[in-house]
Amino acid sequence: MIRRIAHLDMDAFYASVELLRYPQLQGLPVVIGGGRRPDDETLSQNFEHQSLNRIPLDAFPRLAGYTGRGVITTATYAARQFGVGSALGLMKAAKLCPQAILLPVDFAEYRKYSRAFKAVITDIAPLMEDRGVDEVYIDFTHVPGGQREGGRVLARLIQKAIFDATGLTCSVGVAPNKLLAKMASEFNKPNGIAILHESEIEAKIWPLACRKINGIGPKADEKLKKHGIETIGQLASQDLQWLIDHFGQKTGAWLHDAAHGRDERAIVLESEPVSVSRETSFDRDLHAVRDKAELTRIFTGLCEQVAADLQRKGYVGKTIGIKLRYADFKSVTRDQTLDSYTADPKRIRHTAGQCLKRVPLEQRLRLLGVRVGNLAKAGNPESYIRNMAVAQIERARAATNLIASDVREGQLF
DNA sequence: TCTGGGGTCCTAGGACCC
DNA sequence: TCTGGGGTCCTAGGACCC
Repeated sequence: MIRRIAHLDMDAFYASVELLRYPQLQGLPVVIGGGRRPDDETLSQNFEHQSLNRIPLDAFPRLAGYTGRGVITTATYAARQFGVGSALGLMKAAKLCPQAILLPVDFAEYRKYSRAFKAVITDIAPLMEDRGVDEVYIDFTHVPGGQREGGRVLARLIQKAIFDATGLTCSVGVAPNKLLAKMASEFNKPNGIAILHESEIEAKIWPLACRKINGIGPKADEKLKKHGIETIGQLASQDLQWLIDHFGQKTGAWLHDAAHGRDERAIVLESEPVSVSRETSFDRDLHAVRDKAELTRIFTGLCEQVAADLQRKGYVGKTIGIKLRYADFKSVTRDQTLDSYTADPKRIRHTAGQCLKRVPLEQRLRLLGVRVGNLAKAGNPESYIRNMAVAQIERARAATNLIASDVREGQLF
């Protein structure tokens, strides 16, 4: 049986969810904007006394005159015509397309739809890997219909089931592995299906830019270009040893495999979080001394949020860290590992405060973040016992080392 | 008028142990 | 006294992804 892995990607997910709520915005340039807006209230709260689809167009806020640090999270196709898209600063976008409607990000709503479409998928094909709010991998191999027409029959079924349940469309790529499935899902956007067979790698993958490989970002792409390598085909023609010499053992071997479409990674059904963090960019750059009161308030707030996140999710952590971004956009991190687990806001605040003392604070700051890593499940007796056992062994080892060193130095007796 | 927020993984050096 | 090598943990930074 041929391994068939699907990558499913919701089409313009946030924007599509907003258009379900506000169908009157269909076809108009709409930008969904990050972060803080002057009022910080959601439209739906502003207009909760009305039926949402009857809110008149001129009641929606426009991009024109926007001030603030937000960026575009996503934009409708009508807005993209004006050259505005993901990650563009909203003030720049306001110049390019002042008439665009600006909606605040509503993660709670997107998560609702995210859960809904994933539930539809697992009902049909239970082996699903969560890749964020709008993306999943699915193992089609042993699912009824998963082998028919190379997976197209099952892909079509899932698309239809998602649309019936949510009104949203998605694009699906089916291939022998995750790497190729991810690339294939881009071939027929939106609302498309692409089947990619191993025999088609040369014809369909090699002409693509290296950047299309999931894992090659701007830096690696730049470095490849410096060596005259622009396409995946050119990358595939490089000698393995040459790639290892220039990119290191691990990355070099990975680049070689990826270019040849090789990827053995399994579908990951469940995973434990590694860290929990909160960070915020300020409306204006703040100075550690002059704006101390405000910074302190924000800092404590972040610690409390992280603690609340941990407690809500049922985790405790051992490594507390901070992140600072200076006015010049350079960032630094500091962290400290405790000798026991915690989710206590006061303990997190205290430790994060210690970290803050180890960082230069002359320059103004634009961002502050707090992170807790080294997580373990809270209140899970098994992990509790394991943690206690580890602590006991550590104490015993410390005592033994002490004794050993005393013996070495002849101080024990 | 630059450049969000929440993550994961990798690397590399140093400490410390065996 | 000098030398070595593997393993693990901690810390800082950075690339990358959604």
